[in-house]
Amino acid sequence: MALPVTVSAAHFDPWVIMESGQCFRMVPLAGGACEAVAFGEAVRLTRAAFDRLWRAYFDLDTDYAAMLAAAPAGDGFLARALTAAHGLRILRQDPWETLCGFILSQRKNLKAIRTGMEALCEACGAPVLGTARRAFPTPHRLAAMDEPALRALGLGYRAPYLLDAARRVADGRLNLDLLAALPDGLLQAALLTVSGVGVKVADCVMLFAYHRLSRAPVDVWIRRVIDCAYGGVSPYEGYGPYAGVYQQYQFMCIRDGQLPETR
DNA sequence: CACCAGGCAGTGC
DNA sequence: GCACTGCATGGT
Repeated sequence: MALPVTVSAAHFDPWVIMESGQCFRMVPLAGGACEAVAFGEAVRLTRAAFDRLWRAYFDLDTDYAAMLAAAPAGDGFLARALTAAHGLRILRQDPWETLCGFILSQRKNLKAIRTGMEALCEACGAPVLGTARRAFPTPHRLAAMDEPALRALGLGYRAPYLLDAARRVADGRLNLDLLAALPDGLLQAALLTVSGVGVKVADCVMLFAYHRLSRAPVDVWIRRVIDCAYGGVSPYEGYGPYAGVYQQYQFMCIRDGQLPETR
């Protein structure tokens, strides 16, 4: 299985496009920012923010075409999923926010998770300039909350789990930055020390924050994929170093109600 | 009104 | 080690 070639920086650089002469309402702003107006709407980026955050966040420097081309052959449902969810990328999210998000996610659907995360940010997150929204709370801010206050946000039995995570990170027992250097086994073990974090949540943090692309988190939807399309036998051990990427396409597919038909 | 959701910890065997 | 159970609450 070939490594995905890192194609010349992303095939996406707004500043190159801005100077390409093909459009005239994409303009440089003071401080090196870029603003594009089209179809009556505007997007704004600073060079620093794009290079420092968004390029990495959306994993723009990875060639997904090459990675998907390396997918195992002869897998009907996988082939269908890769087509159905075209354009999907695995984000490189902030480990702390990702950890909280997936602690919060257990036995909730996507909309309910969003509601819970938004409530957390409203309760103790800092304002984001230029928007009506708030950033995700820092570990210290979250650690300063008490359990009843968190339960009042509708978080239920996950409230003490979040508090345990916040306290561990805030007092240094769990250093999420240092974890990035650990091999998969040690990284997983460290995440599992947090109350409310089991194998599935740890896999999600490893995949969506630490970019460990071989991790394939099994939730109820993926359980359904395994049962319906693979006769109850998990195929993910045979999917190679990008199992988590391929599986994520399948997750989208099955959750959107597309029945698995291996063929 | 039911039933489900990107699970986990605790318990019993 | 594996099977079972209770857990809180919003979305559908």
